[in-house]
Amino acid sequence: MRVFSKNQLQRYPIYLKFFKELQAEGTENISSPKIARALGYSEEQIRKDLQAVSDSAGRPKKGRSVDKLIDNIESFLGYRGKTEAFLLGTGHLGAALLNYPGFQEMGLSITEGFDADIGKIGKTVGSKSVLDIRDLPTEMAKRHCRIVVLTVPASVAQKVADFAIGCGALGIWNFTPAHINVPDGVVIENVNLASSLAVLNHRLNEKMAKRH
Amino acid sequence: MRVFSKNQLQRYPIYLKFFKELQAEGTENISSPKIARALGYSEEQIRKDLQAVSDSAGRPKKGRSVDKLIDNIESFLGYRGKTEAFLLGTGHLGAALLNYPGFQEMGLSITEGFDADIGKIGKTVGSKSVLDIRDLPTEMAKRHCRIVVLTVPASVAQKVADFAIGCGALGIWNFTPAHINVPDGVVIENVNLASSLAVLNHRLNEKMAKRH
DNA sequence: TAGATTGTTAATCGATTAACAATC
DNA sequence: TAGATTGTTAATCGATTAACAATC
Repeated sequence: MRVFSKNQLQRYPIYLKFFKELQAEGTENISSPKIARALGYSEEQIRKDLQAVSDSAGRPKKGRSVDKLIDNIESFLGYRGKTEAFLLGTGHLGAALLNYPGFQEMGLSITEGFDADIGKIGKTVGSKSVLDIRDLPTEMAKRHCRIVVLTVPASVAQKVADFAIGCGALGIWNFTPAHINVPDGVVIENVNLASSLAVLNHRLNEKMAKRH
Repeated sequence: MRVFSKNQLQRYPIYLKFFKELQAEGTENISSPKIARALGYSEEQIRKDLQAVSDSAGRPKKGRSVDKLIDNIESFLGYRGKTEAFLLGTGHLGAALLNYPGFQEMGLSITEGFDADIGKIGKTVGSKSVLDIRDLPTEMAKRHCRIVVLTVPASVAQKVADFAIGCGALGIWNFTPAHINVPDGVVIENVNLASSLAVLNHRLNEKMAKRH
């Protein structure tokens, strides 16, 4: 099977968003040079990316069908299916994610929040109920949930992750700044704000230095 | 000057976090093979990364001084300075970021929120006041603010980004799912949840496929 | 037809990994 | 001393870019 690099995988949702805008405007076909201009990638890269997930060929002079592209990318990304996830840690960030409507159209449905704070358990956040973290084993068994969204304090992140893995979690979407070690067979994806800020800051400082 | 790749830059905050944990435990020296085992990188890569930001050499058999490493990385990442930023869009995610205390120790201080919603203007979120987005030009001029955190709805993201750039913003930390075009001289860093989820989902599906 | 765009194959580029002498 | 670890130089690997014939 073809392997997809992390960078490449990250580009597909960006293509998809752009194609949906085109669709909304009524554009029927789109060529790679045009995509390249709009998104700032090279046209060769775009061709390779789209070929990798397309079930049909592009047409010289016309490009590719926007509808088909959307179809293909949505299927590839799994937006057509429905994956359930639990969110662990209903602090500010956790609550924001529970309130975020965008996950639905990505095929991800965060069905429940979990917390250790007695003051939060039983409440509702973003129309999702907050359960006791101690109920995680039974809830994970009941639902067919493979993914947990980790928004607990960094100090307990590894411990909670281990607990979730023990309950059967196979994918961990880690929003904490903690580095999490996971066993083979478990996938971890980090949304690390410190890392992101490091890139922004450094690029900014480069520009400033160049200016003087 | 040495160039730092995006991947490399993203690793430094992860090193830093690990070294601070070591420091808290009282560990004085750390070697790259040990870091490699803890964080899952190769030891050669770690040596290169640390050499690139260190002002002193490591010592065979001992490794490097944890204190010095923390010093060097914090200086490199700009955690010792103080950068001001404005946050645009005080919805759920924006509010979560205004409430997040971690940015302070990264040298970033989000001093104000801005919104177009009359119901939010004048309120306080995370002890930061929410101002009218129309006051952005005067506020940006008053403060020496180069960075804006973009947490507005995707539908207005490009428009608000353009507006902020017009007010003098040089760095945009984009938390919206929108693709933002910026002119030369402006740096954009995207925190794209859809991209992150795409990676998680795909890696997860790979594992599942391998299992059967 | 002419020419824009495709898909494929080869070249380049850059990052990671391997090898190894130097050294505390 | 012996050996773990360093820093450097070379090899490998993979992704991006370039080149170009095929084609609608």
